[in-house]
Amino acid sequence: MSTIEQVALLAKVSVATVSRVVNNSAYVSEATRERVEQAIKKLNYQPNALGKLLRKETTSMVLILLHSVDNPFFATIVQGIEKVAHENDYNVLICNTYGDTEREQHYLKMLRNHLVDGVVFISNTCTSDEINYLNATFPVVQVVEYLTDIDAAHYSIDFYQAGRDLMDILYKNGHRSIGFVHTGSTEIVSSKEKFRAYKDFMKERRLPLITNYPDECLFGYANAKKIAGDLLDKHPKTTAFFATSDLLACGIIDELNFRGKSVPKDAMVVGFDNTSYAYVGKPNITSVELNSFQLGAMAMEYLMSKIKNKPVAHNNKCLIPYQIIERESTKKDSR
Amino acid sequence: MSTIEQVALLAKVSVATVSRVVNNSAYVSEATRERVEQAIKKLNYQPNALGKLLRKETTSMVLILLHSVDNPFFATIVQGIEKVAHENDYNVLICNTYGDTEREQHYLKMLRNHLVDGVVFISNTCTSDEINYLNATFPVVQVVEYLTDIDAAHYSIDFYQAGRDLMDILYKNGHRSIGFVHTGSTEIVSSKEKFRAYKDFMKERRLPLITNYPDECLFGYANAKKIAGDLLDKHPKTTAFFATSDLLACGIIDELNFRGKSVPKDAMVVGFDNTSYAYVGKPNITSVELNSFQLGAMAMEYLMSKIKNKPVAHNNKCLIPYQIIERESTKKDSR
DNA sequence: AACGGTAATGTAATCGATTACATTCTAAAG
DNA sequence: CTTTAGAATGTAATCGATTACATTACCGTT
Repeated sequence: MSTIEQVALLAKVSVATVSRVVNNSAYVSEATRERVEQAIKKLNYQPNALGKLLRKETTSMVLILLHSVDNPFFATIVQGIEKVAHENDYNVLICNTYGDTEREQHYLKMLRNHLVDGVVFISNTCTSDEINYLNATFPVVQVVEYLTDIDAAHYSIDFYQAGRDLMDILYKNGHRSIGFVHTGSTEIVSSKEKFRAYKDFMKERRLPLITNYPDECLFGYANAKKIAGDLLDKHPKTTAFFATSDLLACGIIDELNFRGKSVPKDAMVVGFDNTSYAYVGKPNITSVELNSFQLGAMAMEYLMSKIKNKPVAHNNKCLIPYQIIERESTKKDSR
Repeated sequence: MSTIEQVALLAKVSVATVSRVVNNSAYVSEATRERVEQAIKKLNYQPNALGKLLRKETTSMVLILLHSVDNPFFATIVQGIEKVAHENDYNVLICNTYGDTEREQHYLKMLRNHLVDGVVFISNTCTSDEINYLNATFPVVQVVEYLTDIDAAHYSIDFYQAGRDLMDILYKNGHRSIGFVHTGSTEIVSSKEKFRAYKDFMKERRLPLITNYPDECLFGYANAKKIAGDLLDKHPKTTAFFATSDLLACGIIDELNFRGKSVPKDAMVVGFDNTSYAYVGKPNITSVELNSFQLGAMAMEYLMSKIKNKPVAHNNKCLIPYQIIERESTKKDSR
């Protein structure tokens, strides 16, 4: 790899002139420019970003921290973030933390080290204090998942109300034995709020809770089936399920089918996030559309304002409207 | 943000000593160490990685370039890559290129600029010459998708043979009117090889080709249904479909159901990649398991060897075994 | 010829670390 | 009381860029 010095040497000019040619930043005579460009081509010179970044104080890159990209729901948020980033000539780096604090800290070091200009948390394992500290020093924003009791901005939806809306659908369809099924972390705001919605709804109607939450929250599709099976063993008369994701809903339907029950005739199921699983699953699954592209875009807009020290356009603790998408899994007359 | 100089000043030592404390790299007396650590704590000092990286020539980070994380199939490859990376104290940055050359070039600049130590291509838009050049200068590896006529290493499977195996299943089940459905890029080796397998298989048996490939390769689920619909309009007697992905297979099954045909009774369908769609879809879909976790791990092992200048353990143009997973969508006696 | 203005280029400080080399200090050995 | 090894610390060069400031070259005015 050649350096600016080698180029300067070959072109018989100073490094300053080479820099001027590369960055088009000041007067350079046509003849010199030509000579420098020749030298650059000959040496196949690529400016080393480290030198540049060390001098400048900006990188035109932001980090996206999330649990893992294997959830297709996250992909849409990322796309929203990327759209706004690209409009601002920024690029994004996506990092899987797998909910591992140590790994998250490693990536956050990139922020503290000025290797990136800001961070979007789609999920995090930080303490409130830590995010508060980061937020005081660096551009930081949370999207979809967020910590409530902190200064950092967030863009999300009202998971509690969305949860109640789903419960309403099941209830209005006559269901009284409604189960709540969740896998994965119980520490995230979405799962807490969904459960609070379920719990409140059932308690207000003096109905018994039927759930694995939060005692046994394994991960993945196979475990979803197992949990649904366990609940059905304990509460065989359960006729409706609130699953906290579409994939879980698919697992529950599978288990119901396995036990000879058909959806929505014998039991109804709702999911969450309106991912492709919601319409790939048979029957299609009633779900909640979060407008995650828009959420990602709004969060990134906020972050860009912070980075560029401009006033922030919208409220920085923002819950935007969601849509309930009713599908076959809660339609009485279907099939 | 405080610098090493401020710490040195506060602790009344030289920057060299601070650096020694931080990196534990040479003799430092207990008393001094204490004093420096106090100063670090008081100033909340975080070493600026740029300074360090500029001096050192390694970053302990690699880039993963792929089309977009919205394909859950990629997530497993990434996990394999990450496993080996973490074992070597490396971290990975995932970058969506959306098949956009310009964006890809931007990220590759990070490689040329020494912001990362190497690159894993899961898909690329580079020319052969470009990859050859990169490969000559930097640690580079391709996984799953690859360019054939170049020096760079790749880890993948024999898509051609896998395609023929799938065709065999459909053929042995008595199907003669077999359609081939693809959406997305036609420029990638997997789609080329799958199609070649289909074409050869059909031609050897003097059967007519029924396909949209490569004339009209739109993206996504909705388009899959449309394409399947078009093929069925033109060739109503088509009784089997080779879909190049599981999600496509789901779309085709949907369209078949819409037209009153049931799978596998009236028509059979096979997918590819053995993603969660393959078992979420109803009926479950026969697919090809690529062992993508292992592929990712092997590719990253190769990359680590290159980065550390160690001899490479396995052949660097490697096609590993795959598995055909037969499910309901090709089972004659099912339902 | 002297002057001034501007275009063109160069010099050297700077960013924040690491580290080769130099220097000082300490304590044990002779 | 030297001598000396090696522990402890400091000085300054270095990585590869950018850029403030200095300098030179050139040209047109008066």
